[in-house]
Amino acid sequence: MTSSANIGYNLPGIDLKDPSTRRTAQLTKALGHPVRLAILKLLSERDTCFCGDFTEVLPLAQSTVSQHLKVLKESGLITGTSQGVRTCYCLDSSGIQELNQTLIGLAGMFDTSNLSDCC
Amino acid sequence: MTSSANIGYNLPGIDLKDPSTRRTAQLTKALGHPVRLAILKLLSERDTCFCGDFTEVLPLAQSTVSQHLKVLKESGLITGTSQGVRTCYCLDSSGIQELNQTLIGLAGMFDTSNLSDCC
DNA sequence: ATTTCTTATCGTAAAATTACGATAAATATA
DNA sequence: TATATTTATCGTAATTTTACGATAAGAAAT
Repeated sequence: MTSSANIGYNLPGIDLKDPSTRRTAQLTKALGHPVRLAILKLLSERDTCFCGDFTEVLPLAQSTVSQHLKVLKESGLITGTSQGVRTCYCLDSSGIQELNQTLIGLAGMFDTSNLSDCC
Repeated sequence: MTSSANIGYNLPGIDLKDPSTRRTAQLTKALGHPVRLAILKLLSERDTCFCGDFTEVLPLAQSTVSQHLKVLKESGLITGTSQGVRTCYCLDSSGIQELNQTLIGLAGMFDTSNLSDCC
């Protein structure tokens, strides 16, 4: 009911520069590729970091995987920590929490109960 | 057979060709732009279709808005129905339901309780 | 029939994404 | 020290996305 409940677009005029909107777009965009979804799923299925070789799991060049990892890192969803000659990748708990809240918020935004399908 | 020979498409939980993974990527990718989030937000805030002029609400050219609407339509999230000289846009209830389930599923995928932040 | 209004599509350009191989940097090991 | 291993980064090419103006298609009004 408060203005914080609906994330900021009230007619007339929509603020495309709203940081929370841009952040939501960044997070969902990061999810918007099968390879990145696969990486996140792999990490989520483990109870510890993944310090193995992603190229043994994904049919892509090492540099390509590294680019996708970079996208996920820059969006705050994973961390990469050097462990000797390897790098261990984990889900970033704070970023994942933010993502979860964002996803729940988006799901709640579309209240199917009042979808009238009027047209 | 080496581990890399059978890798890529049929490891447990990771199948880049999996239609549901591709669908999830398509849906989240559709959300991954501030303008499209704004359009969806605008539609979700109404209990009826929007038959007005999007260019009065969005600081973009008409053709650009039309392109974003096309992306949302092709992803199954909205419908556009001709009403005389205008087109009325609604959330697509089945697509939105699918989206909501997908978002909830993604949020549930990342169980924060076992994020150990080990690295 | 003609004009007006709305919106999709076309054509185009700039920017971003995706993918790869090659290379460099960092670390472990011989 | 020298060598091997791992991963980020560079350079590049192909594709996609994003945005705009111009135009076409369709419907309503004159």
